[in-house]
Amino acid sequence: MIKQELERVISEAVRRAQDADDLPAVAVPETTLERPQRPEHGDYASSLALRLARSARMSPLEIAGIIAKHTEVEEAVASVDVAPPGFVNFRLAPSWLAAQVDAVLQAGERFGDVSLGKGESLQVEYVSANPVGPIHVGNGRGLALGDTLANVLAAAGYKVQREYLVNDAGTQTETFAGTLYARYQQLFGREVEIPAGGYPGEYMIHLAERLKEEKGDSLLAPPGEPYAPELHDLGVARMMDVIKDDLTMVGVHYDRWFSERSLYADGTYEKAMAHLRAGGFVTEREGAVWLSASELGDEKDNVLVRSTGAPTYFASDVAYHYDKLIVRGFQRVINVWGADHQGHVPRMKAAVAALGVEPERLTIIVYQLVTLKRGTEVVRLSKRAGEIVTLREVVEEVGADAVRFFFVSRAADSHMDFDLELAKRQSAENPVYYVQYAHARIAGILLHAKERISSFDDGDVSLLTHESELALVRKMLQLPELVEGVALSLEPHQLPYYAMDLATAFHDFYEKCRVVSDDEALSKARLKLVAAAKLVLARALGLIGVSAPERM
RNA sequence: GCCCCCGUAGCUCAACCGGACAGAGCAACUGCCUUCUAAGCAGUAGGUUGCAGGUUCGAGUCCUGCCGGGGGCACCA
Repeated sequence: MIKQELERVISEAVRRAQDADDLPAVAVPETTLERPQRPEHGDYASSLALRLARSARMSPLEIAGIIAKHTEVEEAVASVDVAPPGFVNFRLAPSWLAAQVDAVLQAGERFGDVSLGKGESLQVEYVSANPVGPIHVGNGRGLALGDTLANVLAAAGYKVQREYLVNDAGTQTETFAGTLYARYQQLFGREVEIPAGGYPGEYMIHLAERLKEEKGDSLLAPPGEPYAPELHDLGVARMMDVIKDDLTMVGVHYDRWFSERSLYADGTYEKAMAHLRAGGFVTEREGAVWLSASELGDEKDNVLVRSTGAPTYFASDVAYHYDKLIVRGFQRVINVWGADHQGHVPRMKAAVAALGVEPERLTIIVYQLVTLKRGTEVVRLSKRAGEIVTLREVVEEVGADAVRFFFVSRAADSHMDFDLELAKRQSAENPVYYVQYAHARIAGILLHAKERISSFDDGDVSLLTHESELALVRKMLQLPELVEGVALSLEPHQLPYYAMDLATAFHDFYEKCRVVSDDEALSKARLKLVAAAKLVLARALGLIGVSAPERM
């Protein structure tokens, strides 16, 4: 990447300046380049001089001049300028930019990949909604963030595994099964109510009907007796079928569906507990087993095993992370959680420390909950109250692409509103179509060109000198930087903004430059340019999990 | 009461370790289709970045307090 090369160049310039005694030998902060907001400030800018001013006891502008003087420019750079209050601005050479079109075409669909991860194994776990109801709109955010993150990390050179934890062992699935059984019995004319705290949603009736179709009355226990384990398991399995369909609909595919129950079946849970005990972090009092957290950075102890002998959800999660980090040995694990689990974070961190795992290996991304609105009215999501707005119904209304683009466009920390009315009304105005349209337009051009020009492989990209052409190239070249940036910051919301910028650069070019014209040489060069732009657009969209249509 | 997150244009949101004149989309207004897709382009308007202090050469960004909103403080998950 040119950015990294320039960062190196500037570091060397500072070093040379210090060797030459032009600059005092003060500590130099790591040099990082910025992207100036204004084009007249060049392609990259360094504010290093501003940072050095204090310790060097010199004016920033003077330092900037010295850095610029000692900078050995390479061919890619057209100019190095000093600007007040003390920036050093780099401008890329038009000829070099034009030549990058061939480089992009050569990289093809892999353009944008970087080698940051060096093949390190990494796991991203996201959504993991309890199998007690369909995926709802709120889950859409976690899904978009997690899936995009996984895509980007893979592009950044990590060996990524996507995982969904199926909570098939908790009390919630028991309540779920209790509800399901009530609905099931109702289908056979028994007058039973769904249990208190159960799930009144209509989908439970459909699920019960499905069981009836599949199993007839064979799941019926004598009146008054509890449901058979088979009903619980079958119900959870069918619910997971629904969830998997929901996720498939928005293009999310997991490498593994991890059963919480398996932790108990295969002894992982016992091993994890033994591991904790060996570390001396477990105490027993009041008949319960606690993870003592005071020395691990958490505020208070947490119960692992209830006095009834039943493990808590926390114990499951400890065992789960023991499996991830120690048994399976992922070098890094990233969990994407909703803010309603935010209080669980310090506990989990403490547990990981108790397991003897370096804390940096676990990253928990907490995203703020989505406020659903219908116009100005706030819609409360509650599976218990029966009001759930499913992801499916929203996707059927506005489309998977718009949903994913929308959800991934917001920083995880920001609270966001999702207006169902607005989503429907504006689905045609969604920015995602703006980006897709650019891609489809290019496809149209390439189709048009096919009838006139047999091949543009021999196009000479040095003919690309128009400001709009170069602006488009500049934007394309940002993708690898962005992939690296997102892989480091774990903030995928940058991607949609980039995709829009790239589309803008293309649309601007399209207005100003005719691609297929009487000038065959220029036509071929521009065909190369748009073919490259198409690749980059498709890649950017692909990372977000959005389709890149050939026509619209 | 304590902890986490947020407050930026009419609406939804960006703003790269604190850096140059705070930017997009939508909505509004004015123009542009006999020419590769007008789901597009050009332009106009829109801001005391919740409030008050502080740190700094420089604050939307860091610190303190206050106001407002969301979430969390179980032997639930």
